[in-house]
Amino acid sequence: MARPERRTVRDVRRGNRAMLLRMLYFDGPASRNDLSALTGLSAATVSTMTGGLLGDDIIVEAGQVDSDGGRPRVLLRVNPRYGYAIGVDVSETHVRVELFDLDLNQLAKVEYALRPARHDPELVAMHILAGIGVVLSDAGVPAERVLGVGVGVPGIVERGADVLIHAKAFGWNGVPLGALLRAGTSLPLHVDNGAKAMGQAELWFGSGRGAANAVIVLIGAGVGATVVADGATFHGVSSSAGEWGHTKIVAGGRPCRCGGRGCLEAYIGAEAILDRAGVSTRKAGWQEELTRVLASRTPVVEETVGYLGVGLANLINLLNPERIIIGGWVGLLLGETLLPEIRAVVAENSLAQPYAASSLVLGRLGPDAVALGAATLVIEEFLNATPAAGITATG
Amino acid sequence: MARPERRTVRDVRRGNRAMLLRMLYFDGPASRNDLSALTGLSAATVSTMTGGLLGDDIIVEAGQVDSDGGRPRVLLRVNPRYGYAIGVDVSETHVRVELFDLDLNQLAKVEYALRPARHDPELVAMHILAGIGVVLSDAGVPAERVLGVGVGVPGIVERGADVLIHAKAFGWNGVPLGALLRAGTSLPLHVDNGAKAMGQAELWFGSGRGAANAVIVLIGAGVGATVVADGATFHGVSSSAGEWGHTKIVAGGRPCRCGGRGCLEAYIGAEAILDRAGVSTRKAGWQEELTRVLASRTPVVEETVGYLGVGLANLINLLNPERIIIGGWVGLLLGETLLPEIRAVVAENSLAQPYAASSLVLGRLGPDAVALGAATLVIEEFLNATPAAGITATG
DNA sequence: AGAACATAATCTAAGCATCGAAATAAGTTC
DNA sequence: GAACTTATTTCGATGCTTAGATTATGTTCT
Repeated sequence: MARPERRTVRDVRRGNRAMLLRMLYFDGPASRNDLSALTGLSAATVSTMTGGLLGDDIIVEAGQVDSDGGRPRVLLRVNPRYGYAIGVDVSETHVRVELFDLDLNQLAKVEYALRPARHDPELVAMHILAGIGVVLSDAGVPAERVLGVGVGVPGIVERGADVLIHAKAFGWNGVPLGALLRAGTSLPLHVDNGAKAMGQAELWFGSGRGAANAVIVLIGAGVGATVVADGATFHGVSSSAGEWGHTKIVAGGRPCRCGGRGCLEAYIGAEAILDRAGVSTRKAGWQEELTRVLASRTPVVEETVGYLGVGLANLINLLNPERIIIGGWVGLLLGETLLPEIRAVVAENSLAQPYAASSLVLGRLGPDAVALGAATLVIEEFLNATPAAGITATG
Repeated sequence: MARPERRTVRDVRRGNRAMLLRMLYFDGPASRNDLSALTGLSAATVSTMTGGLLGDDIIVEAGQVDSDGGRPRVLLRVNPRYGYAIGVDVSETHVRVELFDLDLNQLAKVEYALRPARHDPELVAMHILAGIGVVLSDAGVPAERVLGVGVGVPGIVERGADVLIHAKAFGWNGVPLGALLRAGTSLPLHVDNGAKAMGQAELWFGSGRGAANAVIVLIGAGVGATVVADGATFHGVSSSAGEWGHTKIVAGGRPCRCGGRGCLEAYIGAEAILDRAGVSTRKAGWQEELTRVLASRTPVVEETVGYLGVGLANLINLLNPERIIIGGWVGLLLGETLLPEIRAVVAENSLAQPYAASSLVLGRLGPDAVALGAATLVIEEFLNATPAAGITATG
């Protein structure tokens, strides 16, 4: 309850500056005048504030709009080269490191394959650190200009004094990835669950734009969700919120790799679908197999839609979001052809009012946006704490 | 995303004043000096601010602590008689109206029985309006001193231009209770779901104290949940969040009165338990019957614990709360004797990390705290917007 | 009882942020 | 080239928090 947050007059400036910056970042170029109208701040304040931001090189002028009889407005925008963000995608099969400018244009990229059984934390950390060096030298960006490194990992990310990672599929149980990386770089680190990172990307730039209450579900080999409440990603007390895949939709049902029974993931995860369709999951090529299964329209497909619909309906009933976004490669495959059927099942299994208030759409960023999502963690910090970012609690 | 909220220097004062008031309200009497230490505000600011609050009669002096060599501290506290709050509990069997002072001491109370089939919106509104008059005159409180009326109703409360209520059990479908009441009183109105209101009471004064991330589940005839995220009750986009009872835990399972199948409520709601135990639910005396069923330890009891545990585990996995509080008369009955068994099932069905981060406890306020909870809606508004409350969006 | 001491609360001048109004800049139109 | 329009900057006023000095109100020691 009581959250002692004293406000002093300087916080006002900080807050307003951050607000202006956010607005310029998300709502494209705008003139000082536009900003004044959008924020409600007086023209005078906007003027001095943008003066400061221009002086710090954080924003730049970006042409001007033609006038129809008056001084033309000068457009302002965030300087995409003010700083850079690195996004890292740690998955079961690879470590991918990507370098972005502030506009999140990809400037460089490097990928290291992980052999199925090799998931030493040290090896992963080495790949990440090496990757950081590679992308920076490839793009010719000096390390000092990097605002931070975002890392998206599978499993549960436990925030505390140290960042601990629990990923059953990796055999990781309390791996201090933060500490391992800090030993090799002094860049600010932001470690989070990959699904959550990607969810934020979808929220910022994909199908989630403008939604304050949304859920982004990610269906691949694993199944997770990003819950967005009042504009902010919801983390829970130990930042493991969003483990939608292991909520039970069939009490006492199919065994799941988590050890439980009847988990959603045990019905709609990639492996689960193939399993139920009688396809071996030993060999590679899941994606092709799954495509074939979906095209075949066996009863398994209809069942899968049924379980997915129930899972989504549960989210609608419990959280009353205005938008649900389906992502992940399995999710996108399912959605491409079966969205109407999914919607029908959701309608059937959710209450009328919250159903009517929600819309169900597919993600727009494709299934490989984890590194991009990880980079948004860095941008978020940048937008919140412009003046001399410094140390972050996350790293 | 972009939430244009300009801050001016006066907002600082408003915010700090509200913070001081919250602190005095929740953390009992405190001296100016304590407040300075707790909030981080300078002693000077605390002094001028409390001066204003004292002048407005919102806070009062409350004795002083003995000194051990120095000027003794004067304690300050919220003036319980500064204003009053009315809480209304609209349930399937009655309309109850209660009057509270700011400390939420009950000053007066009146109850109107509802006959099973009589749930005219007009009748309910009449009872509420009559009740307001009765409690005020009983306690001798003039209407001008009432800060507002909180109303807890079953079903879904849809906030918009008008407050619309959808309650299947009542046969209410889009009932504009707000408008009906506004026709009879000019007091500020706050209508919300009764379970959510009670959840807030439990959060403020019961087992939820101090928890920023919690879920309060209410199990009675219906089943609902209050989700608290970062200290604030979560409402969702059309304020119907929390319909936990109609999340599915057995895809394709038992039919539920909502028309769906496999809802949690169809297993652990009062009627569902009795039904499954083969007890008629036609007659009154559910509570006695249920007590007997629970004592009998039939397999139905164990099953019920199983379903409840799965439902709770789902909340833990998805939301990662630090505390889950079980309330409602059925919930309290179950918890009284079966809490260890419930905990065991929850442990079995939730992931290790989020389970370890959470605690499962019983509510402390008893099953009849809906009116109290409704009154907290009024207090909340009072604490947020001290200076001249005026019109509220809720009413 | 009175002086010395200790702590709480208030007062005062200074710094910082926003704001409205006036002034200035930079175009278009007649 | 003068008149007009609109954008941006400058300037003085207002209001808020703060640090430090001052005042208030106790206890304790002699």
